[in-house]
Amino acid sequence: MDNITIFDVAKKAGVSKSTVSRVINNKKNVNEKTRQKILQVIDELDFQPSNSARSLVTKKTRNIGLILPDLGDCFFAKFTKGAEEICRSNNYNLLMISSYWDVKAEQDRIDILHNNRMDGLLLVSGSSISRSYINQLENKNLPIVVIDRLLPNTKIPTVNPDNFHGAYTGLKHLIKLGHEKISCVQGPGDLYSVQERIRGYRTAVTEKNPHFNPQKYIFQGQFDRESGYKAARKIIKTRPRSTAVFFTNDRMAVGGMEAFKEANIKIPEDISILGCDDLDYVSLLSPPLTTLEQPREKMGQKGISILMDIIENSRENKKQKKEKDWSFKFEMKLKIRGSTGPVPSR
Amino acid sequence: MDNITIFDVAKKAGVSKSTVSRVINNKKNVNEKTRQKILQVIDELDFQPSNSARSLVTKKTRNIGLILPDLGDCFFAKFTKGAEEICRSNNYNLLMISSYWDVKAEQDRIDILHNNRMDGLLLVSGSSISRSYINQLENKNLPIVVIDRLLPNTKIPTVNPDNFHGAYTGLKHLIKLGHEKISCVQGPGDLYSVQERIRGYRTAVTEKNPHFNPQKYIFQGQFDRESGYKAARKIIKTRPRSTAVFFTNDRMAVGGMEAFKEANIKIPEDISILGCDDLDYVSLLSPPLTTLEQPREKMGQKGISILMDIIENSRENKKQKKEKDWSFKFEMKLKIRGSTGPVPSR
DNA sequence: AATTATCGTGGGAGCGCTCCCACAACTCCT
DNA sequence: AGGAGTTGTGGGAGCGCTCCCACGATAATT
Repeated sequence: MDNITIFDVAKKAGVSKSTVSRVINNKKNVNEKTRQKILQVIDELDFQPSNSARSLVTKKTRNIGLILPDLGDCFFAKFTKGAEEICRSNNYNLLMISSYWDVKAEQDRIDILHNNRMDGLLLVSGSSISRSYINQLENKNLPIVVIDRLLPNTKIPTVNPDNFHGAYTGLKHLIKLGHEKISCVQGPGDLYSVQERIRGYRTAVTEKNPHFNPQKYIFQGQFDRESGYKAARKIIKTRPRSTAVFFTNDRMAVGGMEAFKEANIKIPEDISILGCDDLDYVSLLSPPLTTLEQPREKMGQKGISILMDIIENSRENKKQKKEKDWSFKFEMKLKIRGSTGPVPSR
Repeated sequence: MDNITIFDVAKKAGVSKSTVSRVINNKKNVNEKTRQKILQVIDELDFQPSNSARSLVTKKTRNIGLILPDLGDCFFAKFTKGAEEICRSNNYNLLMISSYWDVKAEQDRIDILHNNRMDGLLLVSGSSISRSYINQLENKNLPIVVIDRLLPNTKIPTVNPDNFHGAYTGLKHLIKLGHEKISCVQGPGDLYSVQERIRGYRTAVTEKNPHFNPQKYIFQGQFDRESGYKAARKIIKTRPRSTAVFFTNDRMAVGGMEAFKEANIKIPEDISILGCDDLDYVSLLSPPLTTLEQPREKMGQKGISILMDIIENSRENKKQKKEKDWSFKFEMKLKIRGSTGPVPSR
């Protein structure tokens, strides 16, 4: 069946395997006529060079690994999509694997993929990354790009949304609507993205109003719906109650909205809600959620592009190894929808 | 760096590469002491056998390809997740690729993966599959399992939800609530799943009421939100208006709900809505959507399990090649939520 | 005209493994 | 005691490719 090898092509075309190899690898020093002839034979025989044999000698597999916390999660699916697109157009394969939010599992997965001789890894980490972990990654001698995390003092490229400016912009919108007592529900505090969003919040709310103490208005959440609901319950009990809440992700915002509805607090008449992420469906809620869009698909694309650059680059000129500082930020766009409105006139 | 080969292990352990090979492949006829010694050396050297070299001789890559219409779509992400789980636990890698709902692209992708020497393919097809296409698949000499499509007269295993009984059950629920004039919004008519759901609808609504003419109550949709909205607009104009609508997927149901809300028709007081699929978020809508759950994650798992069976089986005994009829149906569970209620008392 | 560079090509080694066969050393029957 | 099995081991071929080197034929340079 699939036994047509470079040899069969060579024989049928009346040349040596070396010449065929030159043709399939687009090398020069091949007579144009010979090239055409070989191309024709390749087509006739439907010849496909064996990846295994190729990789065995070149040490390149043209496989990229993608690790993310949960393949089934809509939030991550967008990264996946963007990543796959770029891989496909560069003739790379994309291999995916879930880490289930577990640092240990994540490291296992990295090893698995490394052992499977991936050419590079795109890591969407489910947790904060420790210094020792970073070192480990750096020592693997394997191109890695990390999405949605900040890695201080490292040459590992990262791709992030501009969480600070995003949050800042969102908060400015609320402030412009007249809100002053704005609460904030934060996610897991060890996450870089959360820290930046909180910083954006703090900066915006204290800018014109230095007497405002954000500390009193920050509530703890865990990025899931349940914790958003609970935080909202707390906010409801707090006096004086806020007129707006910034949830540091959409999932919590959804939980929060449920709590407010339950308590018969009208959105946005009594309270404005600002989310973050722009999940697929939040525009379908009632009211549709105002939120900050994270360009996840583009981030996935960018991650792979960087990886390609590194791989191709190290292939070309191993000597110079110009380790650029590759660290990208993507703008978060404010999507104004129905969940935010003017501050209630008391 | 990664240059430790089976030879290095052999040398350090004082045996031949053959013996090491036997150990890493769990073959018998190896002295227990030698095995232990080799295992220890493997560990010390952190030796990982090269997949490329292995595949080159065994013709097996331990890679499975997954083709689906859109990696970024929540609906499909669940299949992905289930598939990856089983692959992982069997030490197979999962390679994913989007076909973007295009039959031509789908076939291209199949070729790509075939050429990349996948051991098997899981295909979540974005469209109906023609006879010639099926023949093509069968001739590829490549284990393939198809999800969410019926392939008549073929040995290609399929995994499907039980669309007929699902729809039937859902409709029975509406009927029990007193509804008689129940409309139905169908999706692309060439899809097997749609045909079955419609069949379930027809069976249920005519069972006790032979005078009911379902044909007048079936509206065309395209599985997207927009077409659900449009279909609902038509239903609103129709006299006498239905008291319940079965949308053959959730996306259309969402669009429909928007149209009804806009027209000030209350759900479920004035009209009951039944969806199909149970997308992640439909329980968050107002009111939460009653729908039929499709166990997509389990279907993904099952698909891969079948694939594993076929692969392992053809590996073991090529002679008998017992082509079982592998065709699985999964129950669709009715999720009763807020969008369905008793028929309005006029 | 003699030397050197360039082009087009073939041959061979080697990538790291698996798998078949050979062979020695035992054990076990009759 | 002698043939037949069993167990443990090593050696060699070969999987399908790439890449280096050699070599003849032209073309360009002095």
